[in-house]
Amino acid sequence: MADIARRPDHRYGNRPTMKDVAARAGVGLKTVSRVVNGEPGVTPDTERRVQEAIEILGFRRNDSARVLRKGRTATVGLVLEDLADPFYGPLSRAVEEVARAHGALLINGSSAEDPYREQELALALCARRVDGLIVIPAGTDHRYLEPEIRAGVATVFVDRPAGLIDADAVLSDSFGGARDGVAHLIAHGHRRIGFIGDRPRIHTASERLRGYRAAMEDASLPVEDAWVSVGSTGPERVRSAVREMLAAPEPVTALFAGNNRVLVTVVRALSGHPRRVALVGFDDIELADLLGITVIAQDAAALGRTAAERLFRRLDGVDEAPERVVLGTTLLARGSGEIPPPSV
Amino acid sequence: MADIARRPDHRYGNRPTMKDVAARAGVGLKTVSRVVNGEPGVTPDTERRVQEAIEILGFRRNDSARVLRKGRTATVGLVLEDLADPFYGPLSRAVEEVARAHGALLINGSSAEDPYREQELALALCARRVDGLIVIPAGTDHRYLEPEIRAGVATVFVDRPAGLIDADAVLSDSFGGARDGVAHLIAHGHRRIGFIGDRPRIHTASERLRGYRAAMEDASLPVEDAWVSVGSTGPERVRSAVREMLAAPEPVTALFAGNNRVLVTVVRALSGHPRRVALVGFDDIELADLLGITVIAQDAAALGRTAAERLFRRLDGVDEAPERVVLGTTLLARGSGEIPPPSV
DNA sequence: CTGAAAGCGCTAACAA
DNA sequence: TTGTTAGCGCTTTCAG
Repeated sequence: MADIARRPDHRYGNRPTMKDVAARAGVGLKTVSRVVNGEPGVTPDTERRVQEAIEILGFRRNDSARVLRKGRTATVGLVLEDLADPFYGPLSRAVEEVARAHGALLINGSSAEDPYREQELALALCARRVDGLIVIPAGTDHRYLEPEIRAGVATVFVDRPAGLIDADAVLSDSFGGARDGVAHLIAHGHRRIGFIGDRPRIHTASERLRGYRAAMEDASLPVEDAWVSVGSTGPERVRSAVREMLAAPEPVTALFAGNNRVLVTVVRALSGHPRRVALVGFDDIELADLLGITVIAQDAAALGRTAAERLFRRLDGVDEAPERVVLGTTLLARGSGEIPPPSV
Repeated sequence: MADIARRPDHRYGNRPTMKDVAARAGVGLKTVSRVVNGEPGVTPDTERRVQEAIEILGFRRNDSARVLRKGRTATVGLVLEDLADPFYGPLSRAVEEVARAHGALLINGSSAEDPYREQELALALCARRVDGLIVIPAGTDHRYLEPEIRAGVATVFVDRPAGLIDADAVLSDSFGGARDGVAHLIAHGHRRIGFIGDRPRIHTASERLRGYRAAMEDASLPVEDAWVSVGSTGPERVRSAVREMLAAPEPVTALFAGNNRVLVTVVRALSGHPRRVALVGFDDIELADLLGITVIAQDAAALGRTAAERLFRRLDGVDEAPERVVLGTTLLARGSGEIPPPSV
């Protein structure tokens, strides 16, 4: 164990290089390169010899070196919030499929909703010279990406817009979706409607709150402070918000849940409640159909696909001004949103 | 557009290099390298000059070149089946967290349950010289990875074991979990129990079927062919399996669902059924608690974490024989598994 | 059709 | 404390 371990020139666990293959096959280095890359201009016989040497040596091209030379990595980076969130899984997968169609691989990481971590990750990806970057922002200031974008890293924001820089963004219509959902409750007779959402510094969260207020205002309904609760999506916080809204002297008769995590907790909280409370949630969740939960659904996969396609269009050299694409949402009426208020 | 686009020597979108920084700061190349890497032996004053130049030029180290030199990429690859599957999200996230703790990034891709795609992906990751590879196998022959492993790519299989090679694997106890679940149904009086699972070439699927048979045999119960249905997890196939099992002259009184996707479809199918049919599923799913669905839960995050920790232990030079780690499952009784058979 | 030489941007090893 | 030189493994260029 003492001296055997020291083999400083055997990196990558001692892998053969093109040079080794060339030596073994008795050809020049460039010929090996040609064969490996399927370039024309090699005799079938020579090619066979090279292939044999590759086989025997177990050669596999070192893409790090290739990248260094070619300047393109055929890799895109995806910075998202939490890979474990069921909303981001399909989004990520959609990005991956588009990348695959373009021969690129995907490096992804989670920011955990921490702006610092988002930046750290995005810059680490840039240091690896990803060709492009898709970012679901955690922070609200993306000026740190300006040098990178200027240097040629194609960048598309998705789910939430970039902060303080002009860049492509693909979003769902959070405002319109929330407004529609709340209007739906109003149409079913509700006048006191509670809103439970995520922290307002998150763009989608504040947009949905704005949609809620707009729908109330459109119907000339007041909004009392006690009906709005925003903050962490942790179960404790959401549970207590539900409890308080329902325990008030004039309790809300309907609730709007601002995202998938809030919705899950609200559903749990309401399941133990004696009175039937109407509910509409933003984001569809699995089995919501069986539970009869009315939701505003957004298409996570379409979000990812659209963003990725835009990214690769940029990488193909299309040079338009940054644009904001907004995808529509769908109201899925399944029962919970159609429960009338008790008084009616 | 004609000649402007041709700037062959301006790669990476024309980014400054250490050489540029050195020139600007009036120092040597190596000094810049020292500053960038936080190595000692640089005067505060020199350091400041270099930092300034870095700032002005918008320099960011090119990790591709660094990797080529150092031989380690600080990247691990994860080949999974489908990033959009809610089972793999938490697994992937857990791997990511461990990688992050070790300063590594994660490249991941989905095989879509296609062995060829798995191989293609795994080898592409090897070509990029990932330090390690975590694979959820789609195929059953992993000899193609032998040269890579021999060349030093640390490799850990997770969720399913490797085929035809000796390698680390971290698995859930599919056999024991399924046996427990079926035994649970038997304990509640069922004698005719149906099993609906995934394609048997998938290791977990065949193990779960084996667990089902073992439980039946332990209770000296026969298993009729019509009670076992394996194949694609597509909704149509699963729906028709449910329909047939319940339409038989002597219908099953309970069902065991072999994985999360099967379970979801079975729940939907049963929700429209007049008779109450007992049900236990493998894998917990969101909101299953509210629907009262009894499941055998496995810990996807623990699976990912354990595999990743093992991987990094290998990368730290630990050299033990390949090992198989099996994590236990938990039966969560919520109602559907405790429904008695009609006759009782 | 084939190969030798230069160099991508960085770090290791050694000088100064 | 600082700089110079040689390469990492590949592709590009250009000459045979």
